[in-house]
Amino acid sequence: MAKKPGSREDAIPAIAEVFREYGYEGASLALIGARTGLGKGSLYHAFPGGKAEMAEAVLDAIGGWFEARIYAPLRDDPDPGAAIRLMLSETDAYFRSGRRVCLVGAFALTEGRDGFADRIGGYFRDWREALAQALIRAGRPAAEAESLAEDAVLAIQGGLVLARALDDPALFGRMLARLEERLVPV
Amino acid sequence: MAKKPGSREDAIPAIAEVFREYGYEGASLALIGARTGLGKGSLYHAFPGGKAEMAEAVLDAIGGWFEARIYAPLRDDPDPGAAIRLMLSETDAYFRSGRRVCLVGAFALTEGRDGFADRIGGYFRDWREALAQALIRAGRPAAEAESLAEDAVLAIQGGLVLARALDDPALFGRMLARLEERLVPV
DNA sequence: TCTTGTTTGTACCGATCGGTACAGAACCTC
DNA sequence: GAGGTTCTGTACCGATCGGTACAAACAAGA
Repeated sequence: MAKKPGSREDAIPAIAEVFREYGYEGASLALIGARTGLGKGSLYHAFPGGKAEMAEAVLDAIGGWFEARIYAPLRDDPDPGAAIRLMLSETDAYFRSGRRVCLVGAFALTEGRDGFADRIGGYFRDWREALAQALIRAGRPAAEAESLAEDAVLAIQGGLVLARALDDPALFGRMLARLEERLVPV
Repeated sequence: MAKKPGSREDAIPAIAEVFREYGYEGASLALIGARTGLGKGSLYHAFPGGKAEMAEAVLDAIGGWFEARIYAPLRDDPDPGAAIRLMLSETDAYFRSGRRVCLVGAFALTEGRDGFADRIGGYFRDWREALAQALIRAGRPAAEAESLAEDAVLAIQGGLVLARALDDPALFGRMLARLEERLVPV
């Protein structure tokens, strides 16, 4: 029989970081190999589809993380206000207070309509819809909730762009604070 | 003496479009040559610094366009409300109602701290400051104007990310409409 | 027309790209 | 141990990368 060391699962976060820093094109197999400590043999054994499969695995892992930690509470938490505040703090933590870039957003901007489009679209669609649902449960009219949810998701992405462009991570925290005022007014 | 055909200036918009579509890494000289109709000889004659100089020229051209069409009116127009509305309509036109991506934002996300960082930072800094100034001239308290300006610039970037990710250009128009309500309330 | 400088296409460079082939190491089950 | 499977390091592949060299084509002034 076989041995199943988690080499694939272990490698994914490291690969994600390489994609985050260099983009899809810029992330060479040499770089990925160095960062994961895996040779080409191992890499292609774990990801037979090569670089594209690595990117898919990374996107899936990110989607899973957000689903479990952010979207599910937004949909299910009996206290929608608490779920929204949790979203804001988890978002702050995930993006290292603006010091980390959103790989999904970066892929959205630079990658052509490869096989990634559905995963990229799903990530943002799920986020927007889960947040809108929480806002509705918090008593907002549906139309307002949907606008607000769209504004929030978009602001987070824009905040990451600006924080990086201006080399000013604190900008991200300022943006989250203003977002909290709009989403869960006291 | 020499002949000075505008081959450099003529090429810049085409090069910009290639960078926009493929990113810096993805934009190969072969692609740029095909799109501009220029051979390597002409390309390297016009841009002795190669790809990096092309990117700098493109960023400078974009910066110049925004300065002339958007930032200057925000600073100088005697009617700040009109300047802000002009900013929104020019922005909508420039980004083709969400169908075009912001090259500066894309570079900010993917490019390491190359020689582009100052141009990228300057683009967003100038925008934020010019808009804040217009808001102050429109009667807003300074602190509120600065927050609002930051939110606006960031929302535009986020709107472009989301419009592209969801393949929904109309999202960009919705975002601009909401932005107008916040920036120039009736 | 001759001269002088600029603008181009083409061929070429070494490096690196993503990906494949494959033999041997490591491992698990009898 | 033996046998079978999974891993992994290394060598290699053709293609393409950004960039250079250079000579023919061109334009402009004399």
